[in-house]
Amino acid sequence: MTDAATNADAGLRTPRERARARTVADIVRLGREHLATHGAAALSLRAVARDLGVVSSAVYRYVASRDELLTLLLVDAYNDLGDAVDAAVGAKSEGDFSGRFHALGLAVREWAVREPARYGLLFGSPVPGYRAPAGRTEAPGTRVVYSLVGILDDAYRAGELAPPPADAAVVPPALAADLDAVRAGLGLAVPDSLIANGVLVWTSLFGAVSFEVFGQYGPDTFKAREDLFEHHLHVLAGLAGFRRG
Amino acid sequence: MTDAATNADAGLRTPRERARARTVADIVRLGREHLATHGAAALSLRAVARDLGVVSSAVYRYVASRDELLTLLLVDAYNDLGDAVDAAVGAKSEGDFSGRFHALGLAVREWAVREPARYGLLFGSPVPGYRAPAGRTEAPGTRVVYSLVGILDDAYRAGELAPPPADAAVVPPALAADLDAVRAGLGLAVPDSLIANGVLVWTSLFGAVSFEVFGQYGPDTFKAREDLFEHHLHVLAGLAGFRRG
DNA sequence: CGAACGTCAAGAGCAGTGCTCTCAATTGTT
DNA sequence: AACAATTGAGAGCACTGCTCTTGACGTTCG
Repeated sequence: MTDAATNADAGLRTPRERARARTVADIVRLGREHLATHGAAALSLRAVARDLGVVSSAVYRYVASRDELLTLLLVDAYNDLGDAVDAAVGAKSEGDFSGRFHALGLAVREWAVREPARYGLLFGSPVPGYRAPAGRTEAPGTRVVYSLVGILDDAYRAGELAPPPADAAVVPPALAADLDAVRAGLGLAVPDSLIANGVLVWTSLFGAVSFEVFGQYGPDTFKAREDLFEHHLHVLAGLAGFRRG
Repeated sequence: MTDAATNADAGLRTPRERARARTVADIVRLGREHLATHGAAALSLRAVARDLGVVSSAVYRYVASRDELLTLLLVDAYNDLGDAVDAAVGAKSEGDFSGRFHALGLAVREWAVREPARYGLLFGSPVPGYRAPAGRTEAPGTRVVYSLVGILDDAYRAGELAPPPADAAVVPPALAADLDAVRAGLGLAVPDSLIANGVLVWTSLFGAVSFEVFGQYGPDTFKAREDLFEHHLHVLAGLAGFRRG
């Protein structure tokens, strides 16, 4: 068979190819369940094989290795998160930049709380010995941050982001070069200091979510975690440049 | 844990007890090295036993289980980070609250960059199947945040924190109750909105560090990572209430 | 001084893991 | 129906955490 035919299952004509695709999908589904219940590092191909009702070696017909399955689950999770964020952002009207920003933040937190193990796979400590293949994970892995950047840039172009405060922290030259590269690469209009603040907003958003999901707050402190997160979101919105309102 | 082992060593009379304490310390040291090179989830008691020049079952004379060793390493890492932070903060004069805040942040980042695996153990995705015994990890695990809270509270009492802006985000009642409990529990003077902002500063600090250590920035974006982090620290200082300058 | 005791390392063994290999059976295609 | 591609089963290797038994050692006490 030609290599071209093996690509993104655009064909799927023969029953064999369809059965194969379904088996791979089953493996990913079972892997996702194991991931949710036992965590990434405890993901076991043998356990997946047992649940599939098949001997362990048979799984290797469909998935090259444990790392390969991890990559599939990584892409699967990134896309699931990206879909959730896109749906939440898309539910707000196009001009409601602040609403879109808040929707994005809340969607990330909700997905993370609902899927702690998968969130941990994406944003927790890297799995030892596993190196994600950039070519397959980069696109799905950047969906959320690109969405965030898009919202902020659109808001800036619409004049809804306050200009950077005059007493803002100075941006050193090396950092300015990095920020220029980002702006050029993404075709942004926002100035340096707002890009820098945007990066902080980005990392802070996931920092707040990670603390909650990874249990860094004690078990007792902060019962009103959603309120706390929404308060953080409001402050971060101000940091991103949104005017209070 | 090194200090504790040394202290225990000094307190123990019989040669047997001292040899035992030294062996436990050796196991922790080897475990720390394995942690640094292979990651937490790949920590193997058998590998530690090999490096110790001993058969695998022998280490169970000194460490009850893999989880027990994990706990020892957790406490060891928490204290190492706490020591680094205390040293950096203590190097600034007592009245230099802003300097102490920046020193804390830089110390956390430096330790994390130097010890990525141990940082991942403390602040990354939880090790599956392992539950840290709160009684043994709570005290060392709260050293950094208590140091941070102390700095901010001292600065507020000295009148060096700007009063919360009038247009700050509203604090809902349930969250206010949580914040009141925190203030009462720690004997703080700072008002609600500054505590809330302090929590955000806390999570954002570790969010920024985690993104860098866990490789969430791409391999190419941001070459001037120290500049980026210092910029973030400046912005976070403003968020905490420090006046610019 | 010798015996009892506490401690220790070693080894075998159980159940689990990732992964490779061979072999037979099934299946789709020709 | 015949052929070839594909698949599942099973054995096997090296590894893991952990338990149990055995034999050896050193200390301590009668």
